[in-house]
Amino acid sequence: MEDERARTVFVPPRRERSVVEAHLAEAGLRPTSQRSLVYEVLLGHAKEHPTADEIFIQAKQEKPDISMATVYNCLDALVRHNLIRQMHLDRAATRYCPNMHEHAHFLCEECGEVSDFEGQAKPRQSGFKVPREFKVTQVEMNMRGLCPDCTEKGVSR
Amino acid sequence: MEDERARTVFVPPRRERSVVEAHLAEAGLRPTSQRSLVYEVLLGHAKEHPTADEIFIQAKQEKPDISMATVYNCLDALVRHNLIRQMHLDRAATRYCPNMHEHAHFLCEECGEVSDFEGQAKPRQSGFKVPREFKVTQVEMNMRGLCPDCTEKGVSR
DNA sequence: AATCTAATTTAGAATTATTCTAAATATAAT
DNA sequence: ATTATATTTAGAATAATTCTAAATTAGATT
Repeated sequence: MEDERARTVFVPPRRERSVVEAHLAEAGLRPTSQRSLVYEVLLGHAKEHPTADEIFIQAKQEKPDISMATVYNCLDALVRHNLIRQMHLDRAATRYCPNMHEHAHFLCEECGEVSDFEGQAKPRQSGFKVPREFKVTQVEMNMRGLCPDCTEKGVSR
Repeated sequence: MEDERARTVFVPPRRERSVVEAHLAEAGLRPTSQRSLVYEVLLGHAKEHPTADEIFIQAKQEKPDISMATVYNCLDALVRHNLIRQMHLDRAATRYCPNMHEHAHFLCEECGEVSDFEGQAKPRQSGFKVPREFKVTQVEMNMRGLCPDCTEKGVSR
């Protein structure tokens, strides 16, 4: 493969690794076509916080042979390498989120939409008594209520 | 049944409704034997934050005929009436928690134990930017890290 | 370029969690 | 006692996730 670059004539310039693939490699993951695709799909649907199944359906359009098991494998790898996060609301399927800026989630109980609130968790100022002896390394915060749109529409709840 | 009280001799005093049943009734739920049992089991295992399945197994010891569907029905009713809460960590089964004092959860990544941290959520001081237009009615906070025991045992992570 | 090793993907089965269904039963009100 | 409604039930159905063992691929090494 190195050799390709050594050829002297008419070698089409090596396509640069896509940004996505670079991300994967940086994170220490082999940028296989499936992984790249899964990650790409998720990046393209950040707002929707899609489920594994939804990602699978999307990915299948590009790559009809991809299997559900692979989607789960890829998602798990991405989670382990901190490229994406899992979200668990209710008893429904796990949702995924490629936004790795620290943020909290807000679920509108009226329309079901999930919004991201950026910021940096301050667990010890959140109102809960976190004993000094506990070492907090990760904070997940999910809020519920009414989004601006639904509030406006006069839903009171 | 009322009549029992009217009898004149050797009537064992009607057992007063248990505290559990009173709770259910207060919350506007018919205190059926199954519901009372499910709630009781959960109250007796608050620390463990058991799954529906674990509750089912426990309940079955008392009442071998209870069915899984009933356990789910009961849990859902209890949740809807604010007697218990659901917890979602990871992709595993939903866990239940009868502690209704406002609190956050802490999962020790070493030993897997879940601890409750009491307090009152202050979503707008938690570090996340919660736009004024969002009406927050419920906050769920899950932290991860090392519990005191595991920290002591020298696990570094 | 061929070879090797370990990681990854795959289909499909298996498992687990949850919901649904329609009939039977229990509750509370009348 | 009667009635209307809520609840429970077994079991089937569905949905979410994991497992398995074989095939493929990536990247490193010759």
